[in-house]
Amino acid sequence: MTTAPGAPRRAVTLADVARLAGVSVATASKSLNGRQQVRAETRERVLSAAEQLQFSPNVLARHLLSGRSGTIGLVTHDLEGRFSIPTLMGAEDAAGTGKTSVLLCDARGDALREQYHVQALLGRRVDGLMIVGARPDPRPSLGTLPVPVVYAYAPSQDPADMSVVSDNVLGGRLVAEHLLACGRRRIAVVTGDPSYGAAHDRAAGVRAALDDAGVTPLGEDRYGAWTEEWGRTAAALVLDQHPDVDAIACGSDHIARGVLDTLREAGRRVPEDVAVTGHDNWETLALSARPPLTSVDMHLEEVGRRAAALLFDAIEGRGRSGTEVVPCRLVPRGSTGPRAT
Amino acid sequence: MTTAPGAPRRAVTLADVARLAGVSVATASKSLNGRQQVRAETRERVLSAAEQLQFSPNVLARHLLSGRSGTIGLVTHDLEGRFSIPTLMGAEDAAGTGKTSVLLCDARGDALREQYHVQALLGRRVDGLMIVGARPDPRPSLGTLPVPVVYAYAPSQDPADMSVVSDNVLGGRLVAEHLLACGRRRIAVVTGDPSYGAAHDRAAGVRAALDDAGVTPLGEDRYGAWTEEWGRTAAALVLDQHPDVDAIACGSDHIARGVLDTLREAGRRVPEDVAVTGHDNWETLALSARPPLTSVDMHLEEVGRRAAALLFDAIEGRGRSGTEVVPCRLVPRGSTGPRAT
DNA sequence: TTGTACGCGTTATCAA
DNA sequence: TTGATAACGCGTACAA
Repeated sequence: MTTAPGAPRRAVTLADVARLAGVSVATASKSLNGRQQVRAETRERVLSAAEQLQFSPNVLARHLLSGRSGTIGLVTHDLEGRFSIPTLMGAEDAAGTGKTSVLLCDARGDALREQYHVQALLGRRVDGLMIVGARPDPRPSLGTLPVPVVYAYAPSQDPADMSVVSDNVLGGRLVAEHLLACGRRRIAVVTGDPSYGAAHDRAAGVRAALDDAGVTPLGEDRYGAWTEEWGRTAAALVLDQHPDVDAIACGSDHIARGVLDTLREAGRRVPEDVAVTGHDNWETLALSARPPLTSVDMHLEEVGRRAAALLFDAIEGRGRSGTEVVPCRLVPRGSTGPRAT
Repeated sequence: MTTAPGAPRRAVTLADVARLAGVSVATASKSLNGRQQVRAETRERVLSAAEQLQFSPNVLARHLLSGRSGTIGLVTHDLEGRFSIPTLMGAEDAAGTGKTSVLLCDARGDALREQYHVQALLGRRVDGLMIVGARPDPRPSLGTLPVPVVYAYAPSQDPADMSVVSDNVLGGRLVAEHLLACGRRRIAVVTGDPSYGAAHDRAAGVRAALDDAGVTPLGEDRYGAWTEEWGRTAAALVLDQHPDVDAIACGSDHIARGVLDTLREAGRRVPEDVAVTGHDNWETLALSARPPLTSVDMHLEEVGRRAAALLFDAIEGRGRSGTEVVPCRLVPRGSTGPRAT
């Protein structure tokens, strides 16, 4: 049964409880809220009445007084996507532990739809807004709004806004340092769609760390797409131009999967001959790879949690500005390790 | 800037608008709501005052009157997962087009957390609840609640509840009929984790359709896990026991990816020698496969949309009972096609 | 055509 | 210790 058989059309109110307990609404309210100005026996009566009626206080009415709704609005642009979801999880996590609830809207990359949802959320008197992008590149600011706004995953172009992002350059550095530690020196870089800042950042991180170690990567960074197909193609190119390659740093797990396939079919052993790394730590791809893929975990849940924490701070009046960068970490698996000659 | 520089602590109210326009709140209300009992010139003044103050009506206060909150609660058990997300999208889609908003909670498969969230949502006076499961098997009912409840993806065990699920048996049938139409007769079934009803349903659908055509599948249904690893193992078994196999129907795209890898490495051509099908139509896996994978699309967005539609109906008083089954469809790609001898 | 007054469910203040 | 009353922001009968 989804609804009570003789369910009253109206929900149980504090007045109902008070009536049953034979007290005023004021006394009932105090009893339920643990105020000290009420006799123990009276409180008992009220509590049991509330229990009996399955009373649950109307949070909306309560917030009408306080001026705060206890909700935040979460506008995502990529409900289907792999990256906004963990961010959303982290935010829901941070909110769910407290008394705030999350109103979810999907804007699907459409600025108009976003604007519509923001207005609707403001009408619901959300205490703050969190905007989760579909891709990590900076996006236009929403401008001035009556409540605090935090941008997660995709930062705002306006440095006066609050943003939380993952550290793509660090991811590249971690990969390069790990490969160097594995004794690799002939390292090729295959990254993704050049229209993504993340593709450049990750490649730049690799280069920077190699540079620090005095190692020159094999050829230019190879830009393409975030696909297995591109990984297969790029790996064939690398093998052709640099047959003595001993490591390929990939800009995503998808790409790395394609690279692994081409290497295997070319008879190269991984990791004995060539080490391979991915980025994203998308377990569904990384764990099923042969061998399991060493990858960079962006800590997207943490991005969401931090964004929510910043938002709550701002709601409390302790707002900040600027972009906060969440560090990532390397997850070593079977696709990297010492060389074997 | 995330907040207006001199932003008032309090949001703009109808009283503010009325004051600026030099009318009463009642007149302001009527003007803004398009009531006819107001002079055109007065309405103009009110509208421009509202515009000037960027007034946005407090929906919570409005709903305090009407008794409905204009929100539904969405409790998901698998925010990370692949299957609940499209369902959630469909629900958000159906709600977003109207005036209802979605309060999202993640219960992570924990019944206690679910109970907690349900209570919190009831306190927010949601007009209805939607429960999205993590796996398609029937789950315990929440029992009697003061608002309608719809279970999506994972149905309720109580037939008196409203549930919406995908048709796994049909998926199996579609696969078998397609393989038969491609001229395949020596068909093996590899499905997933036997603790999932879906694993049995999909296999049963294949068997039923083959049976209708008088074709006997190769050996028993092979249960294992929803992984590429199992797909690779199972394919090796099939090749060993039935070297003349000409089609393998897989219970998921993950499994099919593993099957494809083993076939390729065994020198079997797909689809010329062996046709392969998946289930889920997870594009990130299906499109990158070599060749691209024929798969069953469960229409999960439609599951979510239907669930939301049923919920809205129930909120309007037109509630139903029972489980609604959303049909799936086959998406033919390169991994199936006519045989070549 | 406009304004006054009440109610929605709750909390807080103040008087009893 | 308890209760009456005034908010909160809005819509709507009803009175002016």
